[in-house]
Amino acid sequence: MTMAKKPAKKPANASKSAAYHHGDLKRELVAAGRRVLEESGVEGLSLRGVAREAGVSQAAPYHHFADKDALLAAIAAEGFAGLSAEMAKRSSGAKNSGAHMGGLGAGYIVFAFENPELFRLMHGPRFAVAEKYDDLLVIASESFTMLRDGVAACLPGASDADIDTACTAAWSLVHGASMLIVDKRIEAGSTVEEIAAFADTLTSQLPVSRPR
Amino acid sequence: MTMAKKPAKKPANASKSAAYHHGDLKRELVAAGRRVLEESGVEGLSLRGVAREAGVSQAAPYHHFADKDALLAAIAAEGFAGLSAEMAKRSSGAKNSGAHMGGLGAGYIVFAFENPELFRLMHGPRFAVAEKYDDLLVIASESFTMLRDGVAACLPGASDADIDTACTAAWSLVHGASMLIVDKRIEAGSTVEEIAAFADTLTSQLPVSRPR
DNA sequence: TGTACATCAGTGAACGCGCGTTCACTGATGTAC
DNA sequence: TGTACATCAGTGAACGCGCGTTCACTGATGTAC
Repeated sequence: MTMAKKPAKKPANASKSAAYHHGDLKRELVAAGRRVLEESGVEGLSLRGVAREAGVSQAAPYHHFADKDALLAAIAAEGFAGLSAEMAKRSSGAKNSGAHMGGLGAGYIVFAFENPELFRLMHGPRFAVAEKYDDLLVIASESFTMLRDGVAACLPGASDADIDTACTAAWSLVHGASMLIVDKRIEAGSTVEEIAAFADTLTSQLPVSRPR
Repeated sequence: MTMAKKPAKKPANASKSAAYHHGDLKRELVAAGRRVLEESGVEGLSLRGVAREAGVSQAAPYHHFADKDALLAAIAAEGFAGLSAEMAKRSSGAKNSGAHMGGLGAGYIVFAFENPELFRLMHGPRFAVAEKYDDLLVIASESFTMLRDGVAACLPGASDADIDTACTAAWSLVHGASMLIVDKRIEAGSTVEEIAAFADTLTSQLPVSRPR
């Protein structure tokens, strides 16, 4: 009967070396932080609240994060990774197609729809001048790179300036729609499928995706 | 020598009946709030800080605003009015022209560029479900109406659905560019003129403004 | 014009609160011999 | 295999802080007679 209480010396779920003392608290804090974030927004997120959500003392997070901002940066980083993943998942093979571009845009918008407060955190003022978190900038630029590659493939032979313009327009369109959905200024649907369909008709308005 | 200290019974600047006891504190609190906002962001804005900035005691604002949110709503309302004004200023006569649409978009983006934290407040989570501040929603919809009218004028004979699509696309494009500029994710220029020129090339990517 | 009174925009002190962060500690784990 | 020790992820109490808001008050203004 003591079996359940006695921790195994090498617990089965210790897939990463980070599994330590009381389990993988660092990862759990990020997960708890995301939960609190979506529940209460950035303004309602406190380090103490996250610790509470994770079931540890308020001082425990300081063994894994230098301060509150470091936790938020880790949450944002996970967000950017998720954004890139969603975009990759929804964009199909051939890069020089409107469908590919549409998939990237749909991934972007769907991610925002499903993680509104996280999306807001990622683009909030906190990391705008993120010298301290330059690894965050690196991972954040990943989704932009995917977009730029897609645009470039759709405009063979175009000048860099033209690609820049088209890319900025595509990004702005998709980012703006995401923001307006997150802010509940437009009603684009209530399910992921509806949002994805909305994204498709939206991106088809762009010059890049017209030769579909 | 006492002249300067003795307030006139009907002070010359009492253009509004709101000019009262110690002057027009309500208006001054909104102005001070905007200053603090642009200086410190929404997260750094406290009611006490605004009172300090306005040079009054911390309790004074409660004679003019029910609570902190009411002050923020008043600031946001002034923001939406300013946004509409900037859009109106930059859009020229004939509504069914690409130039008109371009002017509206440029006004939108320039306003965001010049009032980044105010723009963020206006579109933040605080008033997303603004039942309490429905007059705020009314004034906020003004700029959207201008946009929709412009789009409709550019697409004579189009169905409501087509107008909706074009309108959402235009709004998303312009809003996204504004947000990316505010968040320093794109560098569109350092002066108002540069920003306006950027906005023009951006909006020219849209179907609505192609028959320029 | 002068006096009495109601109104109301200010003041300063105080309330309770949750926060970020630090501290000395405890107790489990990993390692050297 | 057993013991001694270093490491380090946890704990709970405490710090100082600024905040939103309330309260009893003060003093200037406007109004009735």
